[in-house]
Amino acid sequence: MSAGRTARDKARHELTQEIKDAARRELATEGAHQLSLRAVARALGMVSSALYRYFPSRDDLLTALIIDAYNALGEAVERADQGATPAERWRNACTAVRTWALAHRHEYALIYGSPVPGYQAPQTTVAPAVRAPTVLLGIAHAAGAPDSGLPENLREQLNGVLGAVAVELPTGAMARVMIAWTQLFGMVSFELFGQLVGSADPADEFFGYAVDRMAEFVGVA
Amino acid sequence: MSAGRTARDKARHELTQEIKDAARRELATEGAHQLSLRAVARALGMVSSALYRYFPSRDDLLTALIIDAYNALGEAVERADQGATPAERWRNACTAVRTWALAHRHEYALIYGSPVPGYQAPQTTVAPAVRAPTVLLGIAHAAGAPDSGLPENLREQLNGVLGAVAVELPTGAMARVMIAWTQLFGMVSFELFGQLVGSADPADEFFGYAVDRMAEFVGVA
DNA sequence: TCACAAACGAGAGCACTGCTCTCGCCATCC
DNA sequence: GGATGGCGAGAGCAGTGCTCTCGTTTGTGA
Repeated sequence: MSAGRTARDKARHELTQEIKDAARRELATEGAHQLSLRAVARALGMVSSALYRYFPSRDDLLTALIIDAYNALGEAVERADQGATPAERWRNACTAVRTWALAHRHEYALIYGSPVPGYQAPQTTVAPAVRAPTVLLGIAHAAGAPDSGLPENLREQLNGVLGAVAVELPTGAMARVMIAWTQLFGMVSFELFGQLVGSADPADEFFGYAVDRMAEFVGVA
Repeated sequence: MSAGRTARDKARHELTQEIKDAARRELATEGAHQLSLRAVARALGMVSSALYRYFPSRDDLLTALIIDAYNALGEAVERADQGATPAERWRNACTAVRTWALAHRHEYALIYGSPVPGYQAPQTTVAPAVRAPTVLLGIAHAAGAPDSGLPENLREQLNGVLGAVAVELPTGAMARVMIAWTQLFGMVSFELFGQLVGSADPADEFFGYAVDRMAEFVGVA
């Protein structure tokens, strides 16, 4: 985390960033699964083996990109969380998810698409991953989203989660936010991955409609 | 489509199936993106170049697997569409999606995960792809799911789709089924792709709860 | 019946991949 | 002012998708 003081540390840190940037650029044109270490190295005018001084494997580079992507999305949603009413905030936050996803489709696919096989997301990814949905939980809390009936097992299970993210919210409301979050994710993924082609594509109208319905469903309206 | 009459045609057809089966087996252990033509060939005791007599490229083999997967899922859902009440049918159909996905996670990832880069789903995939959601539309129709307010643009857009799938359903009900469908897909994907780890995982309880809520939302309850 | 054409499997080969290892070079720290 | 360790370059390994060529097998039309 520390910037490092010696010239070597500084250079190392900068080059690490440059590698990630180049990889992101590569990602944008090629897609996740053909992200080639050698191509990234080539773009930077270095030889592929040199990259291994910075990332021990391709998967580690991917992990770094995944964390950055989670944070970028989380930050975008947090920044968009504004508005006079909870309903407005909800709509803005949800729209931010879609906007970011459309602008960074390959990075979105990286984090929310099929996981790279054999690749196990390390624990370091979960904190960044949770930023975006946490915003929705916060809005629901601000709106005073009500509790609702829940099977006892589910209530206990979700209570544990609520404690972990430190949001005070009726468990029933949280369950509904999770439903809304999965809906949002499913809808954006469908749009991005072309499952909507031939039905609700372009999806602007459908997206707005769905977001408002889910706001009602959660009790943010 | 025809079985073919000559011995050669028959052999070709059988070998095509064997290749797909071997590929599916490979898929189950390795995942989509490292499905290796050479490994498939090796498993069949043939040489990689011989495979190109049956599938012009790796992507074409993938396309064949995708179509099969869509059909398998669609068939599973159609078969599960039973029950005394629409609510029961809804729950059974949705559960079938999850069950199939859990039992064939790599095939599920193939069709609903991030698309293989550079790969454009040919038009041949859309008919099989539409089987599963069509079941839900049918249940909503049988339940007499009501219409609801819809922005005019969205109504027009969805009317076109309704005509294409030949289901008589109020447009507003269809919009809600689409929301439910994206929710279902998002939830299953989250579970499969490990996004639920640490929250609602295992997801059985949450799944059942969500399915029932969406049934209410659509008006199948 | 028999020749011709099409389909077939094997093999070599091309350009590419992730990754490892070894080599000199040079900044850093004792 | 050395020893140490980080660094980039390069060669090399095993694997990939895909192409081309070659001899063989199979089906068909004359």
